[in-house]
Amino acid sequence: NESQALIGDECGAIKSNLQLSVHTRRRGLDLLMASLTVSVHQSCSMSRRSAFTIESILGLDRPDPRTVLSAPHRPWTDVKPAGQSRGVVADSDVSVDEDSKSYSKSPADAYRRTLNWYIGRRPRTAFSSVQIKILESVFQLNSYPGIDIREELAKKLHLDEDRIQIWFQNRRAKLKRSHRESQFLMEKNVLSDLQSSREER
Amino acid sequence: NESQALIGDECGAIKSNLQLSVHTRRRGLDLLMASLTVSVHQSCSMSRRSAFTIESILGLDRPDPRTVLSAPHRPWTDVKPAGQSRGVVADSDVSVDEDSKSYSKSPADAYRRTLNWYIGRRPRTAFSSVQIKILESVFQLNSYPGIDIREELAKKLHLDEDRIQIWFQNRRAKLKRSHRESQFLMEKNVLSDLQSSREER
DNA sequence: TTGTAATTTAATAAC
DNA sequence: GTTATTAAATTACT
Repeated sequence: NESQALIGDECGAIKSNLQLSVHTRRRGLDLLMASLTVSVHQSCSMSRRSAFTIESILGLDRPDPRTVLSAPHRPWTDVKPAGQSRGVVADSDVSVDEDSKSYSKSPADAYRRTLNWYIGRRPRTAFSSVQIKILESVFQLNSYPGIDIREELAKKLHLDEDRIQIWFQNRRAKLKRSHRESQFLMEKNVLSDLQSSREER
Repeated sequence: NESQALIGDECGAIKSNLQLSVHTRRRGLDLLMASLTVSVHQSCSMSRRSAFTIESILGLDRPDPRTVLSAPHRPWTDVKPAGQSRGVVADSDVSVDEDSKSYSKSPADAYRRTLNWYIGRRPRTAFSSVQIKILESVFQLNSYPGIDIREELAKKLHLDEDRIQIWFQNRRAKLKRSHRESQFLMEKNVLSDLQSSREER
């Protein structure tokens, strides 16, 4: 039941992400993203005294590649014991705006989807090697098994027919993906071949 | 229109599955499916020397649940240096002990690159502190950035959009992990409190 | 050694 | 049905 599900482990994680209203979250994000570009006209000579203040982030326009790319992040080498990255709230500056209408997608959808990702999700099924082996064998012969075959497999493998169907869907997607990948590599090879043959001239 | 659709990217992938005629496919499938049941009368004492041979599949009658359900599938745990996962060739043993230890700088890189290519794993991306800082800021506002925001971030931070997405996935996993941990600690405290209060009586 | 980037895949939602 | 994306589990690198 529903209240049961809300008690779950991940409830806190959800709430911490949903404390701001969708409006506010989207608005704040817009502001942040915008701040990464709008300040092109600002002077770049502002003193950069304290790294990693809010200002240093929000004041950042198209970041200097040398700044962005340098100094790999090594948090565990820091002397700092203070782990501030924990159950973060970010509750401040909710007063940015009340009813901004500039967000593109439907925020309610995003909200509901976020919630649904956590609650009422089927636990991940772990297929055994034998099950996989048989499923793969069947897949090689027929990647679109009908309901009868799926039911048969389900009975044989002690799985729900639903799991079988999902497995075949994901398997087809995987095959398609790999095909796309190899085609991409082939095209890349063709390009490099073209280039090398041109260099030979 | 229809012929248009057939020209698409995935055409090859589909065709590779349709190389057998429908008759043949259905026939082979029938044989396979039947093989999962008909051999009830066969002796079960046949030597099961090599797991996952064709025989071990086809010889499987109503599979022993303990066999079918055990041993979760972990393909990448296998002998592994054989990088069969990617589109890579895995041409031969790289002979790890060739110059195994004490490669300090540039040979190490070459070796690692070879190995990476060989295993088919993307070289680990090292984010800069500034990149991390910005990613964290965005994460606090929205831990599920859509494609538009990811692309925007990618452009700003000079990263691939893919890296951004992976970063957010791992970041969410981290948050969840930390929540689980703290909840575990809380429960432990409750238990010890219970115990101490009982001892007081 | 730890933290985390990368990978794989079952589950889900949108279309 | 496909597609994109997620969580989960795990590997491997720094």
